[in-house]
This record gives sequence, C-alpha cells and structure tokens, in this order.
Amino acid sequence: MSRRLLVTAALPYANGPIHIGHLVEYLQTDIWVRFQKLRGHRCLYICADDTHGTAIMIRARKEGRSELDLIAEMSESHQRDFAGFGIEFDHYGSTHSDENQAICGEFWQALRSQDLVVERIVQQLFDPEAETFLADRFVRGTCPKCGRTDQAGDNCTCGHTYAPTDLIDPISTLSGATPVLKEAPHLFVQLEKLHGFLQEWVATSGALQSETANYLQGHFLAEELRDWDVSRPAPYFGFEIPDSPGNYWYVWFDAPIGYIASTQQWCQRNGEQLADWWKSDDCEVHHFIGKDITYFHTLFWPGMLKTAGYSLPTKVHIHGFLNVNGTKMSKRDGTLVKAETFLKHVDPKALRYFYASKLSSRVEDLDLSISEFVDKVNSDLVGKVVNLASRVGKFAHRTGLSDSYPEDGGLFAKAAAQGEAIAEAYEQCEYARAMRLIMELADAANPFVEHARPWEMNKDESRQDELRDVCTVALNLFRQLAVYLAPVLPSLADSCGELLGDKLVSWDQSQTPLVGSSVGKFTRMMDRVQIEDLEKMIEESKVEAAADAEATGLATPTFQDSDQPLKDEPLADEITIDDFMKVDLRVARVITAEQVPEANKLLKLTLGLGGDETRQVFAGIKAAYDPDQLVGRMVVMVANLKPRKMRFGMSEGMVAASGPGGADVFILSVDEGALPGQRVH
RNA sequence: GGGGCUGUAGCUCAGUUGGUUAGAGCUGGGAACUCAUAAUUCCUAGGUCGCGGGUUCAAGUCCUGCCAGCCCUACCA
Repeated sequence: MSRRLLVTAALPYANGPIHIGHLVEYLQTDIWVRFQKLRGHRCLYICADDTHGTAIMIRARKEGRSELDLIAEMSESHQRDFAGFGIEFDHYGSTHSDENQAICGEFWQALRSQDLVVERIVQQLFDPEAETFLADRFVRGTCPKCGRTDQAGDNCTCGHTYAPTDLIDPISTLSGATPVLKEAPHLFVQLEKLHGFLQEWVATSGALQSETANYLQGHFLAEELRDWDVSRPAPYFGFEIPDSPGNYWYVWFDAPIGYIASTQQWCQRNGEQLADWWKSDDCEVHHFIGKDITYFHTLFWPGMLKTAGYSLPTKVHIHGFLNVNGTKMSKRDGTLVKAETFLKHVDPKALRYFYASKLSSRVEDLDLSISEFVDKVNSDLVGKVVNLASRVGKFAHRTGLSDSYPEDGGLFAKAAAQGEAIAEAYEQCEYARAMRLIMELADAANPFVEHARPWEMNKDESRQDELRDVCTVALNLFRQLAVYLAPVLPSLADSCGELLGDKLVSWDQSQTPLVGSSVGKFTRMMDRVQIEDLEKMIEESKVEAAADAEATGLATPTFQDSDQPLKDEPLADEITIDDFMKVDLRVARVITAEQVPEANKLLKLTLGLGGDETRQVFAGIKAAYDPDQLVGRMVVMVANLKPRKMRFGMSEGMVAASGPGGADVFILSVDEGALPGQRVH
C-alpha cells in the first residue's frame, strides 16, 4: 500500500557553511527519503534555510551588507554543498518568505485566540553602542564566583552558572561597550496550558524514541512548564509581530513553521494542496533533527501544531553528534571539515556509505575515525561491491546477458529473500544493520565468480556460453546490491543502470534478474579512498580555520611557533589516564639551592612539599639557573620517582623542565595561589 | 550529585523469546589465482562475552552489587 510521507531535516542556520557534522542529518534524511521513494511511496523531502535572529543581523552589519544579501548567498552555498553530496530536496525554501510570514501569522492568531499568549516585562542587558539587546552568548565578563576574567555570559569554566547580569565588568562582544540593564515587554506562550496534551502525546503517540520520551517526562513534564519567550524587541532580523509593533517573533518561533511554509511553496509550484500534507491523517510527518534541538521539536512544536490545527509529527527521529577520531570536531584540529572542503579531496559516496554504516535509530554520537573510514569504504564498496562488476565488465560487454537466468546456487534467490529484512532496517533507520545485511550478500557473491573462473572460459572459444552465464550471474548480483544500496549510493545505482541499459527506479528490481540484454562498456564506478587525501583535507581545514579566525578577528592571535621541537622529539605513544596517574606530580617550593662543585651540570636542591616534607633532588640545570634565583620559587616535581643514588648523594625526584639542555632549560612555574604539596592533575 | 546508554576477538560490530563446540567484516599469518581498482579466493590465528554474586538442568542472554567509558542534566532552555 502506497503511503504519503512528508519528511524534513532541520533548517540549517544561514550564519555559516555546511560541515560534515551537519551532513550526518541531511544524509540520514536523504537516505530515508530515497528509500521511501524507491519503495513506491509518495514522499517529499522539505528543507529551507533558517535565516532570522540576532546572529544574522550582527553578521550582516559587520560585513557591511544587508541581511537579505547575506542570506541569499548562504542559501546558495548551502544548496550547492547539499547537491555536491547528492542530497536531493523536493523543495528548499527560506524562513524569510512571504509564505512563512503568513503562516506564522496564522499560528500566532491561533495562540492568541486560545489565550496562550501573555506579556511580561523582561530585564536584559542592552548594548548601547550596537543598540541591541544581548543574548547570553554576546556578553563576557568576570565570574562573580571565582573571579576568572573573560567568561561566557551564562557560565564560567569554574563550573558555576549565573545570569549575564551577575557578571562583573560585563562587556558586549559585539561592540566592546559596557552593556546596560534595560527593560522591554516580551510575549510569552503559556506552555503549561498544554501540559496535559503534551504529556499524553509524549507518552502515547509513539513519535519519540523511548529514551527521549523518558527524558522529557523526567525533566520537563514532571513539573510546571515554563512560559516560552517568543518575542524579541527591535532591532531584530525577522518578522514583526502584527499585533505588537516593535516586537519580532523569536527565530525559534518561525523556524519550524518554515517546514510548513516551504511545503506550501512546493504545493504552489506543483498544484497541490497544503492540507493534503499537513492536515491529513493520510499523510505521515517525519522530522529528522539533532539531539541539541530535541526540546524545540518535542514540546514547543507539537504544542504549536496542536494549537494551530496542523498534523502532529508521526515521528521525530533524533540523532547524535559527529565525532572525528574519537573527539569532538574542532576547527583548530582541522576536523570540523566544511562540506566544500571535503568534496575537493574525497568522493562524497564514501561519506554517504560510511555514515550509513554507522547510523542506527538511537540517539547516539557517531565517530568518524579516519583509518576506519578508509578501510571500510575501500574494502566494502570498492573491494566487494564495485569489484564484482569490474571483474566481469570487460567480458560481459562482449557476451551480453544470457536469455534466461542461469543456475547460481541459489545466490540471487537468497539475496532477493533478504530484501524485506533490508527494507525493514531502512524503514527503522537502522542503516548500520541494513549495510551489514547487504555486505553479507556481497561477501557471498565474489566467491561465485572466483570458483567459476571466467578468465579461463574467456580463453576458450567453445565456452563462450558458459562465460555469458557467469557474467549474467555476477552482474545480476551486482545489480541487486546496487538496488539495495541505491538510497545510500544513488550515483552507483545510476552507473549500474547505465551499464545494463535498465535504469534502477524501484526496489522491486532487486527481486527479478535482468536477462537477454546487452551490456555497455564498463567504466570505473568508484575509486579507492586514499588516506593521504583525508590527511590533505584535514590540513586544508586547519588552514581555513586559521584564515577564518583572522578574518573575524575574534579568534586568538596566531603565533608563528616553530615545529622544530616536535620534530626533535615526536609525541610519545598514547597512554591512559591510569598511566598518567602513576606519575605523582607535585607543586614544591625550592627551599635551598646550591652548587655541586664537582658536577658539570647539577645543582643540589631541597624541595619542600609543605610542612616538614622535603626532598633532595639533583637537577641538571646548572648552566641555566643561579642557585640564588631559585630559592623560594615554586616548581613542579615528580614526587614518586624511585630515589636514585648519584655520585653526590641520593636524588629523590625530578624537577619538571623543558628544553634541549645546557643553558636552554626552562623550569615549569605554577600560577599564583598554588601551594607546595598540591598534586598536579 | 541525578538520569540514560554501553562494555563480546587487535579494530568495528552481530548475537532474536536463556538451549548443542560464541559469530561476521577488517587487521595479522600462510597459500592460491590473475578476470578485477596490489582488487579476489581459500586456509589459519585470535575471546575467563568488564568484574563478583544469584536464579536455572542450562546465562553473553534474566536478577543484583561493583568497576570503566560515553551522553544528557545539575535547578538554563
């Protein structure tokens, strides 16, 4: 039975380029949509740029151009990046559209008429120079708790959280001006009035993974829901609220409505009715989002939809974040790779497959390990799948396909029977499982060719029919894999369709072998991924990040440090925290320091660890330090080093210092406040 | 501190309602083959299934207590 599905991915913010972290979501969604279409369902993939808010306004101002100019450029670059990865939207809109403004008005009316909106005065920091209210992240200052300077507006590295108004010496990051406290009326949605509905929906709709439902019930639904502040005073880039001049809808109010507005634009172009997609029980609505925006899509958004009379999400699919090589992506490490940069170095097919092989239906972070990426893509896709076609391609071009499907030991039938299990895995967003099932089939296909030895048949005039049969089996098994992989690798499906002169458009094509047709000239469908390319990509990302940082002027100054020290002494093997904890580093005070006349390099130190605890240490720093200048200062020592007998006495530890030696030795210092005996963690 | 998830071969993971000698791929070792992108095929090595208790005729699988890692929270949304 054919279903009707409306699918969205979260709207990317028009404040920056698409990077590989974003792509997890757009690819996850694209794969799901392509799968649904392949299965013959009516499915729309809707997205748009999220264009409003202070950040866009500030950036446009900084770049000396209009917001419209900025968001137009961003939209274009986003769409170019998505296209580069084969992400195919049915419609890509913008939240800054007439349709969105109109539908926002409709939602607003619904909220008003159901008496869910209240006005309250809010005190907020205001930048008098930039003439704008400041969100927490635009304020920095001194932590009121511990006194650290230059801390974020809502929390300090010391762990304390506070309101930006609590900061000592607050500074606006926009202008550097000192913000002042200013009052403004804000409009709030009283979400609590929808508590009963939301409770019910979260618990029983089946739209949420159980982990998410539990989380919401434990954290938010367990108590009174707070009013949601949905307005921002001018100046603000967005839509002015019709019945509240000078106030604008908060970006998170109009962003999800953008899903509907973008659908509306598609409807207008295709002569369809919006109600058939957004107000029909026959249409499923699926949202794909990251775990960071769970809250907006599982409480506010259903509340808004309910109030305005639109369909509630059938399912909110929530995914985790992307790590690279086991750690958070970082600009500095070059692991926050822009989509555009990726495309310069690596085949997008590789990323599509790799993500698919890692994704499940759970809210779990996934890891892109560079070496795993290379191994997996090369051995699975190139070594197993593409190779299957590649190894018989030349013969098949000459022989064509047999008129009836030959005996293959049940391989095709078995793989056809697996189709439903694979489809089910796709449907459940268990792509990793789907990929595993498909690769099992690929693993069974290559031995067939191997044992049939077509290269021997090729040399024997009388065995051309046999050869054709082998090619027929191999190419049909390949074609079957191409169908199963089509949601993930549409371009491979295209290559396969072209080779066999039969376009792959339906899942059902995996169930019946293709026979009796000619085979085109084989051309390479995919190249192996080289680890060097990945390395170059990371390297280029680092350079870009440094350039960006310089351009925005916000980043830390760049230092021209030589790479010689690292070359002289490369990084040691990785250790665990346990290994590190074996080394007991302590802060110590130099109590005495004296020359050892017979020694060439050594000074004799007495280090105090507080109280009466002292250690005698011989340190090779004679050429670099005078004893007198050391007495009284704090150093870091290795305190649990096995004592060693030296010519001049026992040495009971080491003083931590860097440098090649001789006069170039630099003792580690500790910041003011450290006490002798404290351990270094 | 609270909540959740995970812990199976060197690596990435599978192990359905508890049931015969715990599996796959990659990597490693050996061999074969040459059609294919140093691809492929065959053989082989490698695991006290995090640790300790318990239930059971039987536990990787259920219960319980620890330990480790990750994620979310910490009165912000």
